[in-house]
Amino acid sequence: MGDARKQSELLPGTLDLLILRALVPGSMHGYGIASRLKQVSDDVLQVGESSLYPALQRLLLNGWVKAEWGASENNRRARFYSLTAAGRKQLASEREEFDRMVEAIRKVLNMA
Amino acid sequence: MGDARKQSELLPGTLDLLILRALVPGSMHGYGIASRLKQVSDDVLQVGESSLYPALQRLLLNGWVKAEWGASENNRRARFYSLTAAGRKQLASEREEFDRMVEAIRKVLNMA
DNA sequence: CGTCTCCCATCGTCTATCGATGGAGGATAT
DNA sequence: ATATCCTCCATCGATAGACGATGGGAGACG
Repeated sequence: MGDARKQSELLPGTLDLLILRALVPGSMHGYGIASRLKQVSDDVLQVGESSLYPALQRLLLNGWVKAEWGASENNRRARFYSLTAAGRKQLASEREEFDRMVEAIRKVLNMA
Repeated sequence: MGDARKQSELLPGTLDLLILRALVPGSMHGYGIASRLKQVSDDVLQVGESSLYPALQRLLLNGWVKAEWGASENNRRARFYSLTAAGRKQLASEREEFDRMVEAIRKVLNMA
């Protein structure tokens, strides 16, 4: 009873931003990206694989990340994604836009 | 060319929150809500009528706002929306969830 | 060998935002 | 008085993004 409906583990529209940001320190495979986001956000951001991989395809298509096959730490086959120059630009742009939006929403939430 | 694509004037998933918050000071008609959001946010949040009215229907259906016909300041026919008790609860809940999300995203954006 | 975990990926559904469009009615000006 | 503008309501169709369910291959480990 009274369970707060949790329909989304994510703020829609921010997934690309999060993934791009996660790749800044270096290339990672998909599973690792999801784990990292969950860890850094203290379990708040839980990106399902069915959200993650479509997003990665999107990013690839737009030329914001590139991918190459390699072996994971545990010697398993994995696809490593990394930022392109365009990806870094996009990241900066999306970050600005996000800040702009959050700031605007804050103004509304705090208005008289 | 190279025009920064602006696909959304809003952070998806935050419109209900914004509308509910706008109604806290008192009842308003739809057009007024949109104007107020735009004004308070310094023109950042531009809610189109085709986003606004479906959202209001949603809120009505969920019992978070109620509506009654009246006359606007300029003596025009208008529908005034106002918060219900459930709406106030929902507002508090959505606000918490929003803060939680933004905080989590911040952690990611600022990580090593 | 059987099972677990890692890691990839797709399909179908659902929900939400948005562009386009339409209309009623008071206000304003010519 | 009538044309036109602005306010305010509302719906429809397209598009996009997140999610649940599902499936599979390939090391690791008992």
